[in-house]
Amino acid sequence: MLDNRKKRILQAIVEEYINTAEPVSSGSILQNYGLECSSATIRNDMAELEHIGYLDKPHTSAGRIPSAKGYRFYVDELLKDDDISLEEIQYIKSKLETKVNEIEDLTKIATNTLSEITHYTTLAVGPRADRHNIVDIKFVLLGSRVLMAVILTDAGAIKETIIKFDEDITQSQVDNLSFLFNNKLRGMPLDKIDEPFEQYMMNEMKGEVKVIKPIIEQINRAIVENTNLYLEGANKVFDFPEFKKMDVARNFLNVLDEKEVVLDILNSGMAEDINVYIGDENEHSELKDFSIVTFKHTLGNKDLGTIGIIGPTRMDYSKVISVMKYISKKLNEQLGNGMF
Amino acid sequence: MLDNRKKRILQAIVEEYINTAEPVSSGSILQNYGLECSSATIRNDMAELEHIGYLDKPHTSAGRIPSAKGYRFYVDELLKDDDISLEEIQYIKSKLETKVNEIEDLTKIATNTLSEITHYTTLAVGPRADRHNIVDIKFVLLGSRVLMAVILTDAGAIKETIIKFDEDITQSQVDNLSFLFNNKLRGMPLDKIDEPFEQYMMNEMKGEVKVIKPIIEQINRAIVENTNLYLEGANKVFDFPEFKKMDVARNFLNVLDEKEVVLDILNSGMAEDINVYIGDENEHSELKDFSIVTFKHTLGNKDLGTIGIIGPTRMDYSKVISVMKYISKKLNEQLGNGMF
DNA sequence: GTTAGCAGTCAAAACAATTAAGTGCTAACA
DNA sequence: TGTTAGCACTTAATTGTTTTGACTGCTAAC
Repeated sequence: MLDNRKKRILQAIVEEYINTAEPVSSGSILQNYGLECSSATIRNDMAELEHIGYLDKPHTSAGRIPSAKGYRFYVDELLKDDDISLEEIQYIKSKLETKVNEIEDLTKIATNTLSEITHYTTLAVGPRADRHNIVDIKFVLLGSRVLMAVILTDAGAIKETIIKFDEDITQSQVDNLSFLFNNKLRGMPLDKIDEPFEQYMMNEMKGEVKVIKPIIEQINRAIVENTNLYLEGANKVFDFPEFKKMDVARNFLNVLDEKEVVLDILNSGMAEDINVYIGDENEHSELKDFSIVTFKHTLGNKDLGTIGIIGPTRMDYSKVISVMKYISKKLNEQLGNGMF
Repeated sequence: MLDNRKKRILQAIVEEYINTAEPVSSGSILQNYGLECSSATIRNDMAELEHIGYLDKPHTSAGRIPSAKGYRFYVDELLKDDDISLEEIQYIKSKLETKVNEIEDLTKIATNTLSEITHYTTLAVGPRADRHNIVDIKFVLLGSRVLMAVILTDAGAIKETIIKFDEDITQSQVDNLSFLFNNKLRGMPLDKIDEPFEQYMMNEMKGEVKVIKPIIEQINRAIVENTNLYLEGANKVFDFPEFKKMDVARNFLNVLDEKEVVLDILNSGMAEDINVYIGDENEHSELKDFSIVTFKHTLGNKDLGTIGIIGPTRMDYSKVISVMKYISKKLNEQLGNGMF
């Protein structure tokens, strides 16, 4: 394992590099971090740290920069995890204590606040809703050929969708729909609105087979819809020197545009935890220059989705993680207070 | 006015510059556009065209590039306006003839298609809905403290919103709400859901004053909401050489982020027309490097919003305008066919 | 194990020279 | 009067060269 001095040197390099975005030299560490040894000693240790993979060197006559492995060690072992000011706490509180009607709105507020405070791009994705349980399904006739379906789930989400038909439908058909849907599905997870259920409905409503298919299709579309990625502050990254190079900037925007990759990361995190994905630790090579930090939020034991931050690997992990922890705590508090 | 040769030279410069993004020289015009004169003559004309403001010169020993005024002349007088292929027409048709449930969805499809074909960033904004007339308002009780309001308008739009209360509400209250709202507002424009109406409701429902305010607030919020900007292909612009410079790219993304400026432009266009805003013709200095082309679409005489394209001033106006014209026509056809 | 000190390395900056592209102007021409 | 050939002039871009400055790595002494 690393001796104490090496740890301090690694920490110094990570923090200095996070601040300056410039390779860190033995001399500057001596100056700014008051080690009790000479620069030559630091150099020796740096060579060692590079050897075991914690540091990289852009070229022979430059200082060192942390590798992904170096950042990882920093995050796991060296982090100061209370890097958040009173003003920031105050600000987060004021934002999150707003009254909202839908959980999703609160998620958005949290996401925006996170971006405001950290100046990184933030992301949010709704839960994989399939497993949420249906509390109630309502059908409302909006016109002679227009029907609205509203589904309430035990995670407090409300999904509504509109279905149009080529021919008139009657209130008694709607009442029948309502009865059958609720009778069969209440208490079941959303993914029970499937093939077999469609068959069942076909049987039950023999005369009016044509209305079933579009309804079920449209409902499923609405359920899937909110696995959409919500993004905030996508062009804040242009403030960071690593994005001065067009191809990095572009690559970044492309990653955000692709979505699948980012969604995959967001969905893969552990609940009850801050998850950190650093650069090429990642399976997706598109992300090798970026780091992502995520957390899930919950209501009871229901997954409500994931909020994340994405930025250069040279990310201020200390600040990001501290702020995230606080927002996560506050958000879960807010969700748990019976509003939903 | 410009003589014929000058027009041809201007046209050549604009088209060549649109294709190559390089300043255009007298020699290259001679080569590629077969004028019946020498390069010296072209140079003389170019000097003249520069003098009256149609051309700019990056520096003494470079060719010319069009100024905003030059593009303007090109757009107004020299455009070939049928710059669209059969395949493109076919593709647009296939896209726009999809069956959708809400007008908004069709707008999105049109916006996406426009971006796909032109490779520029496209924008869409909903109508200023205030003047749309209310056809029906429904209230649905989703839970003992949760109410959903659904408003149908004569422009085919459906707005729904959820309102939560601190105390239980009853079905009879809801019925009463429903009756009063419809009785007073049916046939009226959306902006009649205002202060005086709130007063009126307060009077009518004396006992239950507390429910009125949140309902009206929430409905108004929902109405305003869809003046939101819809964006497609924001990072396609990185393909264009003018965006190789970080500050231009950044400026572009900032403009899209600010929204007010873009919304202002989108809303300011004439209906029944393709509107072209070129570079610094524009009042907003943030847009001096960009051009915007817009059109409104309608149902009957109802405004349904505006679709636009934004890109560098060196935009392929000919293609953009041709495609827009076709999409506009097709979209209005589709809207008018009684689906909504 | 630590350190002073110095040779060696390399990127970045500064400078200079060359090249290539294109104009503007003049003087001749139709 | 409009057009043209031709050449001097301008400028950005390219290429090559030198200098500088910031570090490291290593050696030898402590």
